[in-house]
Amino acid sequence: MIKITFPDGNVREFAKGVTGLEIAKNISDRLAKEVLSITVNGEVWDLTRSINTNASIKLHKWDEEEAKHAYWHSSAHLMAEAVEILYPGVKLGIGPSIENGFYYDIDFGDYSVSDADLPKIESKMMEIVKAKEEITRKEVSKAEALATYTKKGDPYKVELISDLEDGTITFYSQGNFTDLCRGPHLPDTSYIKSFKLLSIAGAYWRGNEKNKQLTRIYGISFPKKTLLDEYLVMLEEAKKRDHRKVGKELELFTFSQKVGQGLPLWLPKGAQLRERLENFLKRVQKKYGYEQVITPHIGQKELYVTSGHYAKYGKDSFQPIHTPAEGEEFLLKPMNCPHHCEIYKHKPRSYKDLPVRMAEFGTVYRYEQSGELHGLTRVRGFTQDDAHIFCRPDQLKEEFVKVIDIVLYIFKTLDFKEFTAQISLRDPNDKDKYIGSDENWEKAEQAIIEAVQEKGLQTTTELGEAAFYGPKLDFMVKDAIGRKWQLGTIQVDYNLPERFDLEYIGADDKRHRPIMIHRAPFGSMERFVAVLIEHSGGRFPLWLAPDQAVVLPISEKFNDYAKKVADLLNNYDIRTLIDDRNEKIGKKIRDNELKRIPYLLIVGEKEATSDMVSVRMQGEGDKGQMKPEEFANYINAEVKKQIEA
RNA sequence: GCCGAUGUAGCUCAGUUGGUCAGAGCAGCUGAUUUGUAAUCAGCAGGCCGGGGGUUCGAAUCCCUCCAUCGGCUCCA
Repeated sequence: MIKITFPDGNVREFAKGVTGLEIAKNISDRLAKEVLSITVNGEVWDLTRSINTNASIKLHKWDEEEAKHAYWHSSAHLMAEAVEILYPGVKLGIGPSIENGFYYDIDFGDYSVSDADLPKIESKMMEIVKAKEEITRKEVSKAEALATYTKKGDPYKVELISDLEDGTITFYSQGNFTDLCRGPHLPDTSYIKSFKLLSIAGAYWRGNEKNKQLTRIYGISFPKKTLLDEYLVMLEEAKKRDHRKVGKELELFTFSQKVGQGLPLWLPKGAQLRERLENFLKRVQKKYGYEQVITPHIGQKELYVTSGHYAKYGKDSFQPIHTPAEGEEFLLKPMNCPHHCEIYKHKPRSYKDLPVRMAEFGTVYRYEQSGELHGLTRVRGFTQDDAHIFCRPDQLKEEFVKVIDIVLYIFKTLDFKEFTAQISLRDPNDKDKYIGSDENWEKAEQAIIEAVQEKGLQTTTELGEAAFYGPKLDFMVKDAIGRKWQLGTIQVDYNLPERFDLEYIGADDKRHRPIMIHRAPFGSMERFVAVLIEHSGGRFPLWLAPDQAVVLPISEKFNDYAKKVADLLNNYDIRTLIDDRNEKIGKKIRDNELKRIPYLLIVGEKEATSDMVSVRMQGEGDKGQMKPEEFANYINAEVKKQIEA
């Protein structure tokens, strides 16, 4: 007998070799039906794997990650089995579970596969589900594993196995399908009730573009059809918030093939929105002691040779601009920092002058790969809410912390609750990718870690994600369909001050090197607005909305009164339009609701005679009547509340 | 850049196997209506069917190529 300890501390005895499924059944049949995986002494196992020693366990149902991952992992195998049957001779890469669903990377050889094949694969998967194939685990030696896949002729699995330690290798089988896999998996294929293959895409083997590109099929599965339906509806809903769609509907921005791909054109409403965000940040930064500067869009090539950007990105950038003068070359600026370094240098600096905080909404141009461009989130010309802080070593942490404060304040004001903070450090195994001394890197990384600890900020740490000149703290937010985008960024840089030979005179009357902090709380105006659109679905907070109110006369007879109301409100600095089209009120309401204007003010006979407006709030309907002045005061109070939040 | 898909009026989309297939709704313009909380009615105008080649008696439709967009991969100073 062995002792099994449950999460609540209860201990019960079972026969040696008992499985998770048997334990669940012992508790209740219902639990046995719902349980999907089990944690045994901290490791997630298959429900059918025998437990041979005393153990602490926890059974996992669908609502837990451990269950979902087993479920989706088995779904990936299910798909792979179907693919092997339908396309004999294909070679399998990897097929993991992911945050939402699963994928499998497959080398289809000579088959040409497209979305049109997905339904066929789905039907075959359904057959396998109905066949209720048992999923079994087998431990194999490395030699045995290698032999199996060498014989099968699957170079990808052979490569994977070569990197594994002997004694840790397992195969999972179902029907005639066997896969190298760590597991865990579901007991049999019939567990996978409802699934859909979502998309097909190329993916380089092991994520390296020098390797062969395999075909990746993404899918999702659920234990109930209703869950799948809900998920698909949710995806559809999310697509409605896509900033590219909303941006077009609300006339915020556009692109022109003639101007060039990845070069956004801000339409009047979008420009207003962006300007408001910029002014907001300028006000905040002023409080924090920043000074605005302005620099040109180009700079001599030599500037970027000095900064190191040319060596790193020169070949893959917009190429230099030549002038009639022999040998003269300018680059579109990909960064503002070199220009700012030159501003720093324009006069001698004393330790008493530091920190110098230089801010600029600087437009930069980067030649992003064409396949990378994506609405406003990834573009070739964009404006950073950039600033560079030049400080003494003893000021570094405090300055860093203050920048975190700005970022958090902005996120709070804009109601971004779900963001993640990521510390990006360099990859210690690949130091050639970076410039600067080990000592400086260590100091910089330490400064970030300490600042984050001081703020008690929840962070993740990624090795190898640092910029080539320094480590950074990034703030990431998800878009409507769950893709992560980096917004705010704070970077410590010991490198540029050295390259530009920046100095200050210390209290000791000696020359010292300042440290630079690069920071952009929004990241770029383009990307920030994109994410803001997706979070709000275009229903911007009152203080940001391009138009805050629209007056809707019931008929043309009341256009004069409507005009009077609109003028009054505009005098109160409330951005007010009139919809005096010759249309019925229902139509005007509908159209202006679709434009996401926060307040609709309806005026007709009743209002005109009593000097009132009927207030209708976006999405919430009729709010009753009030005096125009009363409405104006209410709106202004709301706006004030929002910005001071 | 790579893999796959898509590209028809400002927008959203129809156009069966190549042969009145250049269409609809919305938006726009004109007129009628003068309207009470999410679409009033009628008329008009609007497209080199992404660009360029080709196959064919004939191409929005088939083929090639380029461009752009979308989903991923890679990249992201």
